Amino acid sequence: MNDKGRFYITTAIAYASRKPHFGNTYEVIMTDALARFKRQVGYDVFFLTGTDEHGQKIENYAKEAGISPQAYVDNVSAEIRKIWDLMGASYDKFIRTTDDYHVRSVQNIFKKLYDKGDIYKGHYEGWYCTPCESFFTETQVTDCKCPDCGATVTKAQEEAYFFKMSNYADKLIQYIEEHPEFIEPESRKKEMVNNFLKAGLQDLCVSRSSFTWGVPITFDEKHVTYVWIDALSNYITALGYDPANGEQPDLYKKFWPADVHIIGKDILRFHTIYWPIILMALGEPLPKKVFGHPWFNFGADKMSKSKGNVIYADELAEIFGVDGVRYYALAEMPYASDGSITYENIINRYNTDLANNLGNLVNRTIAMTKKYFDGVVPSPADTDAVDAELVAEVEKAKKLSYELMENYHIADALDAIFAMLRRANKYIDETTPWTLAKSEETKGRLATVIYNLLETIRTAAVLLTPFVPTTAENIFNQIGTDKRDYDSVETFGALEAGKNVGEPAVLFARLDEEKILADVEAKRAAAAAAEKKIEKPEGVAQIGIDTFMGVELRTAQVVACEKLPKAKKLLKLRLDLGYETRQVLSGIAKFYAPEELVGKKVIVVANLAPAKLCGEDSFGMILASGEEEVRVVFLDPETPLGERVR
RNA sequence: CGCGGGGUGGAGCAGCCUGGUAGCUCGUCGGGCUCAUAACCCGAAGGUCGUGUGGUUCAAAUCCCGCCCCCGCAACCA
Repeated sequence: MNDKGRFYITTAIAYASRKPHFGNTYEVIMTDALARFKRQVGYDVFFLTGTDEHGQKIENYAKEAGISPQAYVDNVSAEIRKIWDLMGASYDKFIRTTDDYHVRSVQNIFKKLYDKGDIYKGHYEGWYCTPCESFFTETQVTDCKCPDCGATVTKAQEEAYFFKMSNYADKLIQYIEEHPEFIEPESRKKEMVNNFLKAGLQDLCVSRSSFTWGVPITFDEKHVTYVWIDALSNYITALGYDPANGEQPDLYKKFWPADVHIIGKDILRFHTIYWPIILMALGEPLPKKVFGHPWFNFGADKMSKSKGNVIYADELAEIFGVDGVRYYALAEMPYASDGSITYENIINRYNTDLANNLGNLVNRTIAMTKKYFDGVVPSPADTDAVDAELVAEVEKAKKLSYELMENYHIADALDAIFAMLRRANKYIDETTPWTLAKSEETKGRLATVIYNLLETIRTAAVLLTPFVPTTAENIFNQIGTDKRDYDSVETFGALEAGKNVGEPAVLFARLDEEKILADVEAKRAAAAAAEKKIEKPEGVAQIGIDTFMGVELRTAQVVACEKLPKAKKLLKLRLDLGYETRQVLSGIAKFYAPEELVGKKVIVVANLAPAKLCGEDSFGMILASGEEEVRVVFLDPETPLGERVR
């Protein structure tokens, strides 16, 4: 295959806090399919993946587990890598952000940006949780509660380093406008430009002193690098980049800039804004493309542990096999909108596409070769008009799948290949080989038909190699051919006649839908029951009565209530405290209709500092419990108003 | 009026840019075939293409306008 040049492709590095669910694994499967495709058609590919191993959360999990953070991430990273390997990810390098060369380089990058004046020292303000010794952002904090331990958080400041994003905003906007292919899909690009770039960039906090599990800043030891400079830099440190190098290594010179970063849509902002700006500041070229893939939902719901609907790739692989899972993920995920997983759907696709269309076609073709030609690939002889139709379909599949893969339309590329397989099944019906086999006169015709079928299947196996490599290999073995590379399908007819085919074996056994659904349901119920158990809270510090009495809780009655039109989650409540009425906003619009709250008596935190939410003032907070299902604490209707709650 | 995407037979999608027979996969019903994994092939039913019976046009799913609904991003759960 002619050399098409180099191609550098990456996944986002997976956060090594917990076992990754299927959504994370999808990204690796998708990237792997692209990497394999590019290699197959003649690119010199470098495929990078790995794990992101620093941060508060991991430090906490390690503490809970009673082991060092390093030991903790060693375990999780290994587990992640095991799943990637299981799924057949053909990465060229697996980077860990705890790797020494990465740590060193990140330190030097930080220093360089500081020396240049792009990073400055300032103050970080946020919500501080004393037991966790950590800061949280506005969005993480609910009802002044720490998202990790549930303790009350307070506003606090700490010294921190900031990256001056605004220095580069104009340059970045210009770059994005001049490179329309930089952010894909298109709709994502508009989100980024309109929501962030045009609105003006906030300086990014790039250090923390509230935890220690991170890359230490060399010139200020109280601080560690906060996630983005650490994590994003992996794309260049993996190639050996280090600002301290006199000259960057060959690997870096060869592969940077990346051709594409494949990432989840949730971190698009960091890859299309912060990462390019970091690179600009370093004076390095920007990646050519950032592709934000959509997410898989389970049915209509987001995957979440509390719903007991988290799906893991290795569990799916037990039922459907690795290639079954790969095929499903690649075929089912739409280009831009979120995909949806249901077991019914997986089973259905598995049976119709893999077992019936592909598997059965291979099986019947090999069986006929055995039966009619003693297992020897026949030389084509007598032709007919239908042959040309089949060959045309094969040519179309080759061309289409190639173009679609070049444009990252993976599901459509697979569909083009399967259209060819459907045509081949039809070809069998049109030519009726079993009839041709009955007479010596039609033996020549039969030879052509069988040859064409074998060659079509071989082509399919070549084209399917990036998607389902093991299955492709299986098919090659059954045909008994070693013509397996992309060049060999250049023209129809490269399959050598006279060779023996292998034994026909079922590629994908049909699955019993009812049985599998029942098994899965039982498993899911058990898992959900286990998750329901309320864990005993750990590590919550005791407080004195004085601290508690510092919170002024009062009884109050809702006298009016309406939805805040600008906000999705907020209700605007008018509360009567007996001695005064006041306005309070509460994020419970999803759980209560405004009219059902009017007249109800509630507890209000009366001395909470006022805040502005969506442009409306809120003076206090009403008490409620629950995370995903929020329930307001209602009082006995007889309770007098304005009483202190103790 | 924050920004963007979308509403097409039971399900999931294509078609829309570059107006002119509404297509694909699954499902349903009927038929055919027997090489094969109850598979494969053929046919049928089923859509006024969200809505205004809006505008442009000889002609609109396709272009323009209003409205309704859904989704993503942002904002946001005091």
